[in-house]
Amino acid sequence: MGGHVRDSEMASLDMQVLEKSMIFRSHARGDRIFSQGDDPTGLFCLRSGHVLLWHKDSFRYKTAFRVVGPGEIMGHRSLFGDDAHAATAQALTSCDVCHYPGDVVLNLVDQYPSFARCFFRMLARDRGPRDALVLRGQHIPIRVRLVNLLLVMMKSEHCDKGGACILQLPVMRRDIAALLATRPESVARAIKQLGNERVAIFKGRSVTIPNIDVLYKESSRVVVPTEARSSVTT
Amino acid sequence: MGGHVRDSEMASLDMQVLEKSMIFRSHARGDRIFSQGDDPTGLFCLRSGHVLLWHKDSFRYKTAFRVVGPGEIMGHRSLFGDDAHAATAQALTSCDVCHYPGDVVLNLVDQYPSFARCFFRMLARDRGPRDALVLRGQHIPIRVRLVNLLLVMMKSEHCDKGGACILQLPVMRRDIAALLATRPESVARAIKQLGNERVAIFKGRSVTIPNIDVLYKESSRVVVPTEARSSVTT
DNA sequence: CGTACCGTTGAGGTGAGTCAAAGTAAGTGG
DNA sequence: CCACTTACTTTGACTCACCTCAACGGTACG
Repeated sequence: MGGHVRDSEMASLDMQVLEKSMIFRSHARGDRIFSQGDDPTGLFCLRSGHVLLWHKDSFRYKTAFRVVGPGEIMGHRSLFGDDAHAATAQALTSCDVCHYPGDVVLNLVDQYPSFARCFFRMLARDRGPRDALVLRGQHIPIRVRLVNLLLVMMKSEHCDKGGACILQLPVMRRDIAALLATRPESVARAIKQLGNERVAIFKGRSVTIPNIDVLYKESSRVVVPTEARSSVTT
Repeated sequence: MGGHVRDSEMASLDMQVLEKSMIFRSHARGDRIFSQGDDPTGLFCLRSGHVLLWHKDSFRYKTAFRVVGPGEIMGHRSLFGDDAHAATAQALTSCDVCHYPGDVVLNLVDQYPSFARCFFRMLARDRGPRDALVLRGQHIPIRVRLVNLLLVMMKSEHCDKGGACILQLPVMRRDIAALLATRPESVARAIKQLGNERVAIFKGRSVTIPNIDVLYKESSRVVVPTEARSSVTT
């Protein structure tokens, strides 16, 4: 703790400590990597597969707010906040996870400003359920929420710009519903509608999108008829 | 940047630098402390008055997600995330604000692990629009959302436990609506209902709550009839 | 005593939730 | 390879909370 070391030296010894302390673990579909209410034990890094993060509120209502893909990190929020996990991480597919013990990570963060900066950025940007504003706002029709979800999902995939593109969803309908804070039935209806209008054709978990621009247009379509709403002045 | 100093020394010289660089500013009701889309310039600390943080989505729909009270901080998210402000801060009352330049703050964060920890905690815990889950979930009836808002507001106030208590709201109906992601009309109706049932009596901006326990009971009332919903297994 | 907000009330329409049931895909075991 | 189970998905009918629109009552302030 006492003295601090130069950033540049980071890569060497301490990185080895971090790697040495890492625990590798494999999970089957449905397994929980951690559960809401658990105390944080460290940082989780997903190496392969997909994981869904969902929160169960006091109404016993489950709302998913993030799909974690390979290379992404989870559990940072409760680690740094020193709070119990606010969400449950559940494997959507079989997957491999690296676990870095909390104290080791926190130590490194204390010692290396550049390392710390990296997490600052992540924490500040990861608004937890941030996409919520787009995906879960109830003033937004489910159809539009679904389109937005598709666009979010497509960011991680590489897709032919301009032409048609096929997207493989890592989630089932039920989870889509949880992500959009709605019910599977409503999702099904929206999917059908999008299919009829040839905006996005769903077939099981693969989605064909004839024209991405149509999606974009749809995603920002102003549904609210009247002018912008309220607050303080204006 | 190079060498780092011991934590304990923090209080002395560098704190003075921080205080010296601080800019004090007064705002009138309706003024914007910063606006959505602005580049971050530093950290804002509210000394007196109240401020509302709201976000305008691509549908030009405004949703408030936080009421900032005296002593609280704002703007940290965009500062550390190095992102444009995702929200607008607007004075609900006349208020005094301290502004700490970003580079000075970031410098101190780099140098003092304990200082950094403090912000880590704040960032990790401040889920931005996280109360959203409770306050804006559309599966929750407006009446319950309103009760939750009252409870949130009461945390900052000191209130007689057990007995009746009077709460002074810093916001008008329109803002309450924005906080609950609904319309002023719906808020009015919910308020009337709560009044009729003597759960919370609104008179302008002051609210009388005969029995807090009733509020608590109401806030966690399970409205969803069927069992917990969805996701992966179970 | 208007003007201008803010807040309330009423009437009407609708998106989406609920319930129930049928259809489909995916494992499992013989 | 086919019955059989189980889980997931879709459909339809019904209901309701909330949004919208529109009008009216209050209060503050010039």
